[in-house]
Amino acid sequence: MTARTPADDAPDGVVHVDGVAGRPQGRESGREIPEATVARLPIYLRALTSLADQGTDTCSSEDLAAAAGVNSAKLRKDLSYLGSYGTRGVGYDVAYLRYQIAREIGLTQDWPVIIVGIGNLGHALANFSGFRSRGFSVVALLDADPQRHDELVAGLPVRPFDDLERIVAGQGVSIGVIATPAVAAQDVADKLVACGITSILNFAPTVINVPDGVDVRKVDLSIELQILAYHEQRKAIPATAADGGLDEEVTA
Amino acid sequence: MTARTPADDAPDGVVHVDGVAGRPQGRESGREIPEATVARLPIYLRALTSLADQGTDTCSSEDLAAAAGVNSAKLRKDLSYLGSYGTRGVGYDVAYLRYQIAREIGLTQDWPVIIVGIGNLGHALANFSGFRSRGFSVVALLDADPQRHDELVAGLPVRPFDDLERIVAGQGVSIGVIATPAVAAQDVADKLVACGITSILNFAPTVINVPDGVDVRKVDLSIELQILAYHEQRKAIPATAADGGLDEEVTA
DNA sequence: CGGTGTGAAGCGGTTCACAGCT
DNA sequence: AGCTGTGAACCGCTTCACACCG
Repeated sequence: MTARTPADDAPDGVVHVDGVAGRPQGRESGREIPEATVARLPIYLRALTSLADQGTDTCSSEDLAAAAGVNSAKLRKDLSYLGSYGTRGVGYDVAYLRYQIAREIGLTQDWPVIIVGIGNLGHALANFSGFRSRGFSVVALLDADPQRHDELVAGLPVRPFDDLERIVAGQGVSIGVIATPAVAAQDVADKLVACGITSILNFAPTVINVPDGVDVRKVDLSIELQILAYHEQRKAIPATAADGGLDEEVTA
Repeated sequence: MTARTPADDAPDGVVHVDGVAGRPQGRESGREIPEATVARLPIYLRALTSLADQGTDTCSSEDLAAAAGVNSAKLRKDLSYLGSYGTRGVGYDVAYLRYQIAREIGLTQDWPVIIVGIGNLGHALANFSGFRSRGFSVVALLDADPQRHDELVAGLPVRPFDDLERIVAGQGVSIGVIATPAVAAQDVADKLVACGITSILNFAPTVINVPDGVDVRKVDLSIELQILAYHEQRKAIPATAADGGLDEEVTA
């Protein structure tokens, strides 16, 4: 929840088990999963897919953690929020765990997505195969520029932005991607929200404001580079004021 | 530091002031800035640029926080790590603060960057104007596919991957962008590191391993969508097993 | 015995609330 | 009087270490 939602830490009150009591595994329906954990589930999913592809059918938390680039304690803690899907002394069944994570994220269904702003980046996103292969399908491309209309991009015609409402309603779209220039982003976001979109992935280099209940995630290319630059700059300083050590040559 | 660096929380030991004592403002050279703060500095920088463009020359922490999409307490705390660049009872001088942040991030110099993998995404990145305008210049485009060599993208010829070492050494490049397919990413990363690159921005949907001292940041498009899907799925559940409420229809 | 699942400790970041400067 | 700068409380995430189970 990027859009200010400290409100959803509502206590569950009586956690009513949603089936027969004494289930061996699985998680009660309403349990809260920490945001940091949610952000890693897709990584585990990918790692599991990779393991499955190379023929592994069982793995330890250590194995999976290595494949996902985290430490095993964190991995086990994360998985424990979903339920007990491992076997003590053995490990995890790759296919089974993979399914459970996919279900938790909501990838057992297909999510229709629209992309607004078909410039260089919009093109690349429309052609990105990783979306479709992970349960998302790009159902429409929109652009305000009439010159681009009906041009085919990744097999889809670019449509006028005014078609937004019809498309969203007709296809039941709840996720929108903004790949417009910064100046247009807030306006586009407002219209997406007005049409009923409740999740936005924003590539425009600007902060967008949305009402409560709408999630925004942003991907900002130049910010990532700036963060790297900060660290890079510090590396460049000969002996970064660390612990004494070699400051004999300071005056050299 | 994405690449496991709990090692760099080395204590500063004696913090030797780098000039005359009793400076009115400014920060001793070696002070640690929290990673979370570093990640927000580029946002503040952008907000300040935006304020400057619209003619504002002074702003309060409240104003700037609103423009950056954070709360003012966090903003003031963040800025306090840099030094005391505001005036109590007045606020911040936009141009001055902007310069100080830019200097802190290391944007007073220009950073040469190379992009490896000139597919759809690589194209978009090469053409992305936000890099150049923020102190980065793309100095070379590399691709393993001979068919693409010498093709002009954003005014630069695509060069064979084997030219890597010559380019990095010749241009003093320390930041590399990976926009290759996942299978190639680890191999490319290894070669970048071998040539002396110490910061990597990875767009390939895979975990890459690098030695200590090398920073990696990743941008993963489908992971962002998956995180949105998780929250979207939960919104869809009528009354998310919150506090009792309407579970009459459970058996319906 | 081996590896999962988890309470408890530790740590970093956020928020609060106010002292202190202009 | 107003707004910054900051100690202190608070909160959530990570790490540790081990009980527990197959």
